[in-house]
Amino acid sequence: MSETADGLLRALADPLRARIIELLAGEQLCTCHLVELTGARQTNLSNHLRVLREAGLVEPQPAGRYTFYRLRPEALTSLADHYAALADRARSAAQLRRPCA
Amino acid sequence: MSETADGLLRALADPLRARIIELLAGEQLCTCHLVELTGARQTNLSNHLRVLREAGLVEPQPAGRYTFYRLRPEALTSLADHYAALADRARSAAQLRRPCA
DNA sequence: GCGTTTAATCAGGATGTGCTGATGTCAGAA
DNA sequence: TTCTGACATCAGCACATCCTGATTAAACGC
Repeated sequence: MSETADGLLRALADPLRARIIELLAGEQLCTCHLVELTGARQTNLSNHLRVLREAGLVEPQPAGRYTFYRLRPEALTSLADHYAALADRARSAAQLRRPCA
Repeated sequence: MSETADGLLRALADPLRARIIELLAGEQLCTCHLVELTGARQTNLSNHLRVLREAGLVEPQPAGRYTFYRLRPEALTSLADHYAALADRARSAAQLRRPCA
């Protein structure tokens, strides 16, 4: 798998981070919004946002003393494309079976 | 996120399991093939295959004393669809920003 | 200036996950 | 039946990940 897709997967494979992504898919939100929407502590959220940031899934948008986060749809699209292509490949090769020695 | 997509993600978010999925996208393979293709121990592979099985990503196909595994493309497709839809939603709502109190 | 608020970073403890060797089970060959 | 090979399961250890409280930095209002 492409190492970028691997990073995206790791970042998304956490319940709280997945929830953050879903929330950000509807609108841009600042950390204080996410605190009240998820019920998680500010420190915890900040850690998860860093993971999402480093994976390229979200982008911070500083606004005064607030920091809004926006979702990067390209990241999700590349992930979707990758697995759609893999599924196609699997469908073509469904019957193939390597013989056992 | 749908809890099924969450399970798929967790299962895929491991380097060795991702590699197994890629290999199985090309052809059906038995455990002994996967052992030599990945270099992992049989015990280790069996554990990972169980995770993939429980997530609905692969399906065992017993053949005598061998066990072939086949990839279930529907699982990958549902994942791809989920994130493609989320990306679309994010693109539509890209400008929205919830005001801070 | 000073105090408050937002949010990032750090160090710790708890929990989860992956890898291992040993063991159990089942199918086929001798 | 007995033996061998393929595969699953189990218990233990090592490591990674998540959550937390405390601290720090920066932006705003007074």
